[in-house]
Amino acid sequence: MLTTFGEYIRKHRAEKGLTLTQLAAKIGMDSANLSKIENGRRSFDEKRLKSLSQALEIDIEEIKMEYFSDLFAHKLYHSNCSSETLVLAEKKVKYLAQKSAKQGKITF
Amino acid sequence: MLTTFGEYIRKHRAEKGLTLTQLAAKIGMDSANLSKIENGRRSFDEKRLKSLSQALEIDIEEIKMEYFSDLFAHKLYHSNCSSETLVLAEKKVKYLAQKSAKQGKITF
DNA sequence: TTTGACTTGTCAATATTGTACAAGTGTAAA
DNA sequence: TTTACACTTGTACAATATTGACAAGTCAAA
Repeated sequence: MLTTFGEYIRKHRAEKGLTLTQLAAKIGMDSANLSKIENGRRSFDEKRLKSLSQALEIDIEEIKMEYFSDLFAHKLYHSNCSSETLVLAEKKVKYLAQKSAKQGKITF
Repeated sequence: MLTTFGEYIRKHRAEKGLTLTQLAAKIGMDSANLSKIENGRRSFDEKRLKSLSQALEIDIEEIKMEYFSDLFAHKLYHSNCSSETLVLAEKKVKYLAQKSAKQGKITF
């Protein structure tokens, strides 16, 4: 199912039968702010991804994927960039990996 | 050619035969900071993309693509996310577009 | 009409980022 | 040499953005 990150949290919170206050407490934040996050009025702090994955018992890799794809999608959407940008991004990830591998060799 | 955004600026600056100081002046910034940007020690401020595109006489769409793909690539690389994330991101862009189209209808 | 879940606005505190400037390296021409 | 120029790097300070906290609200069910 396709959702924004806020919708994703809300869906999983509902599945666990947690209130905003309960989930907020589990991840150490104010329930009013969590409400804003679920409604897309505020962004979720990357540092709390791990604790969110534990509170909702979701695989951290899945949560990260939801989180970052949401981030990228919003940036793309608001900057009116072609989605070709994502293709380029994938190539650049490989370029970065290769580059740091080379640098690794040099230091030895 | 595949490059980081810093390398991309440097390449085009060289093609135009501009010094750091000259290009920095054109886009209203300190040459020391531009040097850091070209060397990947600092990020380029999105607000200056337009003026950069004018200074280097490059299509703004191309520059935006280079800029955002670089941003995404670094995030992905440092967060160790699967590149599937980018596929999801593309779907989410469409989801956002569709969502705002619906909201648009409602307001009328 | 009370309670609990949620939403929204505001603002100080905090964190992040940008800017400017000083002081450096390296190189090449005078 | 030494002067000049392109570039790099470190580090404060300023400007911005994000976060946390709380008050005050809506709404629905009991």
